[in-house]
Amino acid sequence: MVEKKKTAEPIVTLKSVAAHVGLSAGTVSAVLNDAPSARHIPKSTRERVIAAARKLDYRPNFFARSLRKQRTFTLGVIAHEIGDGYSSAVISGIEDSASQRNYFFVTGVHRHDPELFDKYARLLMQRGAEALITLDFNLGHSLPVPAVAIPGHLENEGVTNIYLDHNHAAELALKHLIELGHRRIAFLKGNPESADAIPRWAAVEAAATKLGVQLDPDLIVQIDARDSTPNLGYPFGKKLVERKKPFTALFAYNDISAIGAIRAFHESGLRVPQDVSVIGFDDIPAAAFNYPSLTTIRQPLHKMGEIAVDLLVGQLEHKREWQKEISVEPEIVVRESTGPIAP
Amino acid sequence: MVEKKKTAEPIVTLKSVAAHVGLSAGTVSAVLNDAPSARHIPKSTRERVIAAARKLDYRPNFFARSLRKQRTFTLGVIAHEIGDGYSSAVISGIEDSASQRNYFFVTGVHRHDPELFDKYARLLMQRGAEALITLDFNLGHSLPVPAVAIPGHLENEGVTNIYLDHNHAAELALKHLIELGHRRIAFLKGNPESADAIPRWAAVEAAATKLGVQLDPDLIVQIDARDSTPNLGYPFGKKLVERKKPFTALFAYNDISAIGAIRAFHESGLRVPQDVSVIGFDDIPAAAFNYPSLTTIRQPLHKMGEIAVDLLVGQLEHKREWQKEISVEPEIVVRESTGPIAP
DNA sequence: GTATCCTAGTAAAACGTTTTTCTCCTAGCG
DNA sequence: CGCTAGGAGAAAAACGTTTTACTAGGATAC
Repeated sequence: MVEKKKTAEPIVTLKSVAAHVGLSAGTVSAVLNDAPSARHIPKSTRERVIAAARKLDYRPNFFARSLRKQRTFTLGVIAHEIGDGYSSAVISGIEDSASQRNYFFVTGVHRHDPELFDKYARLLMQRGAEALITLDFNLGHSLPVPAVAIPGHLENEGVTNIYLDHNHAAELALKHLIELGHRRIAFLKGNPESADAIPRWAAVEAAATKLGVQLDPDLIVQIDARDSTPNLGYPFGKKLVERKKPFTALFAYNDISAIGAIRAFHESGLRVPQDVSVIGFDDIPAAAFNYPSLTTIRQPLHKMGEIAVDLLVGQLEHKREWQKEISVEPEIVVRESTGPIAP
Repeated sequence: MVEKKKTAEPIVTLKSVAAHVGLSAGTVSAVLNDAPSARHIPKSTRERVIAAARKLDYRPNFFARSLRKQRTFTLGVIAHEIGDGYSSAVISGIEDSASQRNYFFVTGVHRHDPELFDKYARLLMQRGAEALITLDFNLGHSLPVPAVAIPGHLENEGVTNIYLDHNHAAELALKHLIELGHRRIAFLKGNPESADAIPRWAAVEAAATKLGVQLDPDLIVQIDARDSTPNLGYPFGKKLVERKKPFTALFAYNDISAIGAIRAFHESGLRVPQDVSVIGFDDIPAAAFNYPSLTTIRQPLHKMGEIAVDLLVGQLEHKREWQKEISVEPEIVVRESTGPIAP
């Protein structure tokens, strides 16, 4: 149990445990870290030191140590907004991997504003971030520390792009819709501020060509909101309906916009999936519990967070070199929101 | 823009800017912090120093500063899980207030496991957390640093409990249901691991008595899952249906369990709100976009996060004293998931 | 018998700040 | 003129570590 609040807890320092065992601070430090210089220290002494440290509940001052070693074991994470489905999933992966390796992370938000991003990048680095992970940001330049962009598509020396194989993803989605008989397919095109928007759309176009699907400009709606709630999709779903051009399926930009669009459809009397099939993207936790539950293209978000940490820690500890990119594979998850075209 | 990666950036320290202006490090430090000891430093010199600092883009080493001042400006946040709706909302409030005051926070997760909690409490404090915020944890003891528990109901010296006025909340909800004609009301009772579970249930009982509502044990289901997805409610909604005891409304433990229960109802052919009205609790972002959108009791989660930071920073800077508790007021948000009893 | 090597440590420097104490100099006062 | 007060800044200590350089004594080698 964490120690209860005492009247005044004397801080136990290296010096105090050294005094306690009658040795010098340097020696104690060497033993505790079992440094190479502790080679010649006999076992009996070591045990004495370790016992004392435990007994006094010695905990090294992290700041002193960082200052001396010029290492902080801290990563910085800059997300669009802390707590949306996408970043939560990635961050939970980051947390898992980081805590395992005894790294920490501090967070900032960019809200797709480059100035805010830069502000936080500076701030986090000043706070000791030795590496940065950016979430859903179009990073236009290199950074002074090793970095990973999730997802990243622009080439910047020193930043590793982790991204989904979008061609594969788009094909999975379109094939699924085609197999269900859909031909008049509408699309919600992501806000270009969102890092995946442009490559994802390019992949959709490529897949459409390959699979012989006609893209109808009237059925393509550009999202220009920045919400990280279903409001990202709701007004654009409405817009689509108002165009009065018939369609039987919607390929949304992501799950969150799909959920918003479905609400818009419901309000217009369109049933999902009976009248319109909807497919999302990401497989955020809410996707499974939406009504109807979402068919979606799953990105391994948790894993992408873990990979990012592994990559960066590897570089910081000189066990890895920088690499330009890593792509991960999507998976289609078929649930209730898609169904065969009405006869 | 954040500086591009150079071949080898020389770290600019206090000493280097001192050298640049031909002064001593101490003087530069005094000017930059405009410390009382800089009283006698003429304006011309100050400006020279400040200009140089700006020109060299001097950024003080945070760790050295912390070490010397024995202050870290860091808060620790321990949540059940990073990224569920509840903690996301609170954390976003924490982030807002903390970044405004130039404080940072580091996070840990407790998953309702006291050992994990203690582990992270230690870890965060070792990493310099000067105060702690616990999210949804039944804290059974004091902590060595000032702390806030959200929500908190147990008395611990030095930890401030922030909680919702549950009596008010329960009355709002029950009154709403009664006005719609509901009498046979089912309840999802929270897992006692969840910090609000017991006081919330007590408030429900009190409100029921006050408003003359009969509580039927057959219509009360105890949640014993720990999920932070709608799986928190789904199996218990199922269970309720299987009891085959008629009811016309459900008062869920929270929104996330309400969403799960609604799914269970749908699967059993019960329509919401036509057959069963459902009221949630919290008003997490997903509540508005669920189908049907949730009627719920809103907690000002964002604000609670802000209050926590204000309280702690106030204490750290000796502008405030510890206080035992702060209660905040709920608000009912009526949406689609509740309606009048079928005629 | 002495040069060398190992053992078991100690002492001190260094990390980059902040803060307290100290010094030197000039101006003003009586 | 002698003295004090304040101005302008330097010097040094301190924060708690890690790490490098050093030392004193005993064992080993030749």
